[in-house]
This record gives sequence, structure tokens and C-alpha cells, in this order.
Amino acid sequence: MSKLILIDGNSIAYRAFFALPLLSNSSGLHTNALYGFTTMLLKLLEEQKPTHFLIAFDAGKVTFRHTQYAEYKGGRSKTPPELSEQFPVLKDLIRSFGIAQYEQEGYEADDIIGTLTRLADESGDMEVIVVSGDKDMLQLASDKVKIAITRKGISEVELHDPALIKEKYGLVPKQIIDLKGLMGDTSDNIPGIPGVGEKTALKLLHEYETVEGVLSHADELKGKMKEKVVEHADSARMSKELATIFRNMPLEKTWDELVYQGYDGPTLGTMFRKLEFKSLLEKMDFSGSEGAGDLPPKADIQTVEVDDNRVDELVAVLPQVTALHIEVVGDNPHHGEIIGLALLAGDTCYYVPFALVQQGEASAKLRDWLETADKSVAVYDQHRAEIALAWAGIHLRGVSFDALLAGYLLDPTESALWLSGLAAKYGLPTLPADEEVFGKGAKFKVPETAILSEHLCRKVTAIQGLIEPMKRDLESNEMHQLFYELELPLAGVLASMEKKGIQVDTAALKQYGAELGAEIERIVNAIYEAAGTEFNLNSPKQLGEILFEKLQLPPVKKTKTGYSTDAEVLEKLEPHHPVIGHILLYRTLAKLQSTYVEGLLKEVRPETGKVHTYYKQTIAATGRLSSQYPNLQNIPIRLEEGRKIRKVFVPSQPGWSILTADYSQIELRVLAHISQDERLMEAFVNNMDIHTKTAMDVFGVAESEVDSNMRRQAKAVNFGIVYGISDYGLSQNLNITRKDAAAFIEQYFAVFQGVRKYMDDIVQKAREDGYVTTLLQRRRYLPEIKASNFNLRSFAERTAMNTPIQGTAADIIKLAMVQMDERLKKEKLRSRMLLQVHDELVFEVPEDEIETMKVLVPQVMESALKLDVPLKADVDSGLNWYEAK
DNA sequence: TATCTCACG
DNA sequence: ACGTACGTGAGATAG
Repeated sequence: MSKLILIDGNSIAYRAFFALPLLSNSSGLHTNALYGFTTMLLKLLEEQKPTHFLIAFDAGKVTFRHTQYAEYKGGRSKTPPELSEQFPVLKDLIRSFGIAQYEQEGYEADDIIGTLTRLADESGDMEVIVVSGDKDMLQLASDKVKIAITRKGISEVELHDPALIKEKYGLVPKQIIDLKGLMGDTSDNIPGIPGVGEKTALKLLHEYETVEGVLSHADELKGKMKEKVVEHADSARMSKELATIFRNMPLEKTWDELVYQGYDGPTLGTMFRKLEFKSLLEKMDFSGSEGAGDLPPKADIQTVEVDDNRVDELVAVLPQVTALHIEVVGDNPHHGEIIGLALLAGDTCYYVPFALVQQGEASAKLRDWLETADKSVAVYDQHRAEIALAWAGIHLRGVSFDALLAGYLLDPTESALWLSGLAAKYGLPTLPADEEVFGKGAKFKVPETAILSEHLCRKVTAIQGLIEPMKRDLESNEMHQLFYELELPLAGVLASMEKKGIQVDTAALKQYGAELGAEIERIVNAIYEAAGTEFNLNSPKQLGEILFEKLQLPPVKKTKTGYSTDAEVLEKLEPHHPVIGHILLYRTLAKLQSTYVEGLLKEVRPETGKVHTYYKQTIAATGRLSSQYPNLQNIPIRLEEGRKIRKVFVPSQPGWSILTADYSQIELRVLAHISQDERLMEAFVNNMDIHTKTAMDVFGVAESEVDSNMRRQAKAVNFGIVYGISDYGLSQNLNITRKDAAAFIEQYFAVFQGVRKYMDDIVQKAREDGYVTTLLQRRRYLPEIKASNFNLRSFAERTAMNTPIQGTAADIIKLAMVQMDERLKKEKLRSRMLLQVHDELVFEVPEDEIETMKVLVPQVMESALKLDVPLKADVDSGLNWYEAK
């Protein structure tokens, strides 16, 4: 009996590339997608021992019927993979495995698989396993054909035979087509019958067997269901047809060509080295291949579960501890529960339940040890651990290395900075993802002690294993100083700001909410009246129908799913109908109410009336911080109505004040410094209004001739410059034609020639190096700068221009924060730093320190980093955040 | 969970 | 011809 493995290449490649977080190696290849594919192949070869093997692709193109690829174009959470450039590598990989590949003009992978499985069914001496991510394939199952459907990306498969399909769905394989016919499949653009999901479809099929059966018995159905079935009968028939896999294509391959003879070790080894699959290279030992990885020997780690009786044993080895892991559950460490600690000393890992740390005299020494600065331990995510420990009254100190922070600096766009991901990247022993051990989200569960201690010990061992290689990488990227003198100390500064929190006047906030509520109600009624009907104003879909169908207003632009109703569109429609103004006002007020009144109130601690934001130090690709739970970096200010919210942020003690200090034009000053543009530098050296100065130079007029419109346009150009200018972007912003925008830009560059040179040079440099850096050597890789796709490449070019500017500004304020923290301590001031908003710092200060702080804060901020132009910080204070403007 | 919208620098 | 300004987080809807 022969055994054939048939892989649906398009569906599996789709899952490998899109369902996983994206990792790239040094050549910009998405290694984890390729790695996933590789481990799947290895597993199949080992477990199934196939005699025949084929991977089928859609003909001649990398197309997925799924919509996700298009979404990457506009997505901002992940960098779009240049799949067309990755795909050939995937094919090379398959070739180095010695596996046959097949595509045929005019046919899809489905058709190839459908036809081959039919032939196998007919011949009777060929057993087939079809591997796909697509449940459609289940229709092909038979005595001879089993269908493996991937789960969790592609790391696991579930093998379906007709019996399992019967068990799961109560259907025979052929009825899968009928199932799709009734329920449809959005990802495949199969409509089915609207409103019929899997549950209903199965019920109908159990009763009537096929789509035709259901349709001919439609009169037996009841109510809504009957209407839908009758109305969409044609859609159901067509959907069934679409879901049916074609099984009769003319095949140009013979069985002989599918015979699998195994892979050639050296060939596969070379491929793995190219892809930097270090752990696989080590594990598989390709004889005849050269240059095995330089991985540290795997230490055999002993696990000790510490209980009351064994605390002394642990205390005795504390001086030898080199790595520490503190497991904090949940997304928000301010609410986080610590479930356990793992300490690594030599080749022994000690697991300590956190309850043991919190109470009892025996563990007082352990607490002292956590708090002593006189130690040097490595951790993963010091910031998070420090917050959680602070709430338990323990002040963590003595952290000398943080694997998360190091991973972020080495690649700030990396989304897989999980410890398990870092371990894999550095070829350390595989580590289960936290999700696998704990579950995720609300379903979070603490596993039994044996499993927990084992997992935490694996983690702390991984941390230990990461120290040396990551330090080497930081060193070779010249990010040593950035790491040790800026980011690592900053983690502690952030933790103390967050733990301190900021006081919220909840009574005033509720009062404001009540006023908003009354006004919103009035407006909603006015809108319903004008529209002649009630509808859900918060639904863009319903609003779109009212505006563009009922009221017949002209659609301005479309979104992927329908009419756009955003503020830009509504402003254009405002003259056409009086209701539009009301809707815009409603939007403003509703945002204030839901996000800033209700949302903020949910985050206030009832015991103290404070909110404690959580700054994430390892998210933003440019080096900025981000703020969550609540986000205090987007509190309204531009419109007076929203700005009032700032009145509820007050000092935590009577008689104190809120003091704010913000950098003036920090990004343009940074640009002046790095571009060394003469005119730009001159403007800042002479402390001129930069937008006025730009207007003077671009329009060639005297200062007295610059009107407000010229200044506004100059300001937009300056923003554009910082963002990585494009004529299209500027034209949108200024509402002018693209041609005029292009002329503006050209005029700007004619005057600010140093800026033009910087923009050209930085893009060129990014092309050569593959990355750009900030003044402090923070690095961002831009693999897509070489993409052939215009959009991807243009995006990378703008990023190359913007990141050094935005990133250096981030470096500077971070430096100021660390220095400010030191100064407050050194000068023994009672004032406290509370918030950072990208170019602004917020403090609370006692009355008698206001004058001191008004001098000290700007002084520290302005001298944080010496540039060739002066830095300027404006300071103000008041009874609340609103007054301190 | 994806999409749209909108708040900030 | 391509069709976006750079960087974030959060709330509501809809499927």
C-alpha cells in the first residue's frame, strides 16, 4: 500500500504567513512562517512516512481568495509582508526537501487535490492524507482519503476521516458542500443564505440531507426561516456549486513523478543555514554539512519547589542567583496577581509560590534580597514585575539585564517579543508559549504546581541563556549605552510614576458627564427628527444608509465595507443638510462621554480616587512610549469642549499644583540638528516662530507680510516634512490640488536645501544598511525599502525620513525623564513626576517648590542632550491639568 | 475579531 | 498607475 501526502500549498502558505505574528531574520525573510512550514513538513515525514508527496499551488500566481492580504496595505499593527518576494523562498525550501510541486494553468490547488484524491479512491491501493487549512476539503474524505485540517496557525493538525466528520457534524463528507451552500463562507465570498449559520445549516441538513432537499421542503419551515430560504434559494444553489471542488481536471503529472525519495541532508542543511534555523540545524545533524551553530551546551537544570521548610536552603544560595522571573498574570500589572517566582542559581532553579514571599519571617530575607540594589540579576520585563511587586509593597532593585527591553531595542518592530519567541530566535531549547500553559484572556488559569514550576523554571533558564547573546548583539549594534543608561533606568522611573498615579476629581467628572448626557440627549432627538426615523447613531452603517440613501446626500468616499461617514466626509456634506452639523456635534460629545468620562471613571481606583496608567516601553516602532489602562496620552486638548476634561486631573494633596513642561518644536529642532540645514538652524538659534519663518522663506516675503493663511500652510508643510512628505498627503491636509502641493514642496526644498539632502541621504542609507537610527543609536529595520511594490516601498521611505526625527525626540525626553528623576531625589524635592505625553512632562508640586521646579524642569529638559540648536521647554502650573497650559 | 471612527503628539 | 501623510489606544458595532 502506498501513501500520498497532498498539501494544499496556497491555504497552508496563507496560514503560515498571515495567521502568525511575523518575525524576520537578518535577510528580511519571515522566518517563523517558513519555520512553521518546515516543522510541519518534518513532522509529516516522520509520522506518516509517505511514499508519495505533492504540494499543489494555484497556477502561476500567489493569490489568496481571502481578503487579508489587501488589508495589510492599510494596516498599521503589522508591517506588510512582501509576500511575492517571500514566496520563491518557500518554493526553494520545498525543493530542498525533495518534494514535488505542481501547479497547472487555469486550475487551483483545490482542483489538483480533488482530482488526485478521486484517482486514489478509484485505484484502491493508494492511501492519501490531504493537508489544508480549509474545511472545504472535508468533502473529499473517504475510506482512502483523510483530511488534516491545521489549527493554531499551522503548528497542529486534526486528522479527519468520514467517521470523525460524522461525529462532529453528523454529515457524510459530500454533505460538506451542502453545508457551505447553506451557511456560505465569507472568506471565500460564498454568500449562502443570509442569517443561516453553522447551527441552523446542520439542523436543516440533518432533516433534509441536501440543499435541494431543504429547498423542496421549504414550505415545511416556519416564519423568518422559511422567508429566507425561499428568498435566497438561488443563492444557496449557486453557493453549493461554488463550494464543490472540481475533481476532473486533466492531470499532466503521473504517480511516478510524485514518488518521495527523502531529502538530501547537505542540501537541506544549506537551506536551513540560509534561513538561520539554528535549533533545527543542531537537532538534525546533517552529516557532511559544515558550520554547525555555536550554541551553548544545554544545561541540565534541576527544579526545586520551595516551601516553608526549604526557604533557608534558598536564602543560602541567593548570592549565586543570576536570573529571576516573576510571573504576573493579566494584561494590566496594576491589577496583576503575582503567581510565582523562579530563581536560577547555577544549575538549580528554585520555584517560589508568591504567597510564600508575602508572609512569614522565613521569607523576610527573600524580600530583602528582592529590594537590595546590591545584586545583579537578569529578568524578562522588569517594568511589569516592578509594578506588580510595588503593589505588594516590595520595591524591586538590582536588575542588570532585561531580555524584553533588549529584544525591543534589537528590533522595535518585532511583534513576537514573548520570551518563547526570543528563545526560539536565539536557538535556545524550545519554550511553550505562556498561552499554552495559562490559557489566554479571561480564561486564564493557574496550572497545578508541578506544571507551573516547570514552566517558570524553563522561562528563567531561557532568560539566563539570552543574556550573553543579546548583550553581544546590543554591543555590535552600538546600543549598549542606550540600553544600560537610558532604557533600563527608565523602566524603574516609569514604574514609580505609574505606581504614584494621578488624582482624579471623580465628582467633577461625573458632573461633567451628566451635563454631556443632557446635551447628547437633546441632539439625538433633533437628529432623529431631522432624519424622520430613529436609528443607531453609533453605527456607521446605519448612519450611511440614512444619509446617502434616505436623505440622498452625495457620497464623498467609500470604505472597504460601504459609505464612509468620518468627520472629513461630514464636513464636506455640512452645507447640504442641517442634520450634518448635529451629527458632528454628537460624535464629539459621544466620544467625550464614552471614552473620557465613562472610560476614565472605570479606571479610577475607588480607594484612592487615582488612575494608574501603564506605559508600554516596547511597543512603538520609533521608541516612543505608549499608554494604556487608561491612555493618558490622548486626553482632549484641541477643542475647548473636550479640553475641560483636563480640569478633573488634580494634585493628590491639598495646596499642591499641577506643573507641565513641554518641548517647543522638538521634532523640527531635531531635524535642524541632523540635517544641519542652515536656515532651519538659524531660525532656532534666533528663537523665531518656526512656521512664520518657514512662510517667509517659502513665499519669499518679509515677516510683516506673513498672513495667517500663509503661516497655516507653512505649518502644514513643516508637519509634512517631519512625516516624510508626499504631495498627496500634503494636498489632502491643505485641501489643495496635488499639483499645488508638489509646487509647495519643491519651493520648500529649494529654500531648505539641507533638509532635502537629509531626506535623500537617509532614504539612500536605509537602502544600503537596511535600517535607520536615531541620535542615540536606536535602530529600526526597513526591509520593505527594497520592495518592488510601490506602496510598500513608499511607506518605508517615509518611515526612513520620519523615524530618526520622531525617535530622536523620544530619546531626548526619555533622557530628560531619567535625569529629572535623579534630580528630584538628589535635591530632596517632594515634587513628583506623574505623566509623559511624548513632548510634555506633568508633575505635581507643593506650593513651596513651584518656583524651584519652574526653573529646574525646563533646565533639565533643555540640557538633556546637547544639539547644535537650542532645545526649548515651556513651563506652566495651575490647580489642575487644564489650568497648567 | 475585524472595522470604523476619533482622541492625542 | 500606484493611492498615504508619522506614531499610538479605545469604544462601539456587527457578524
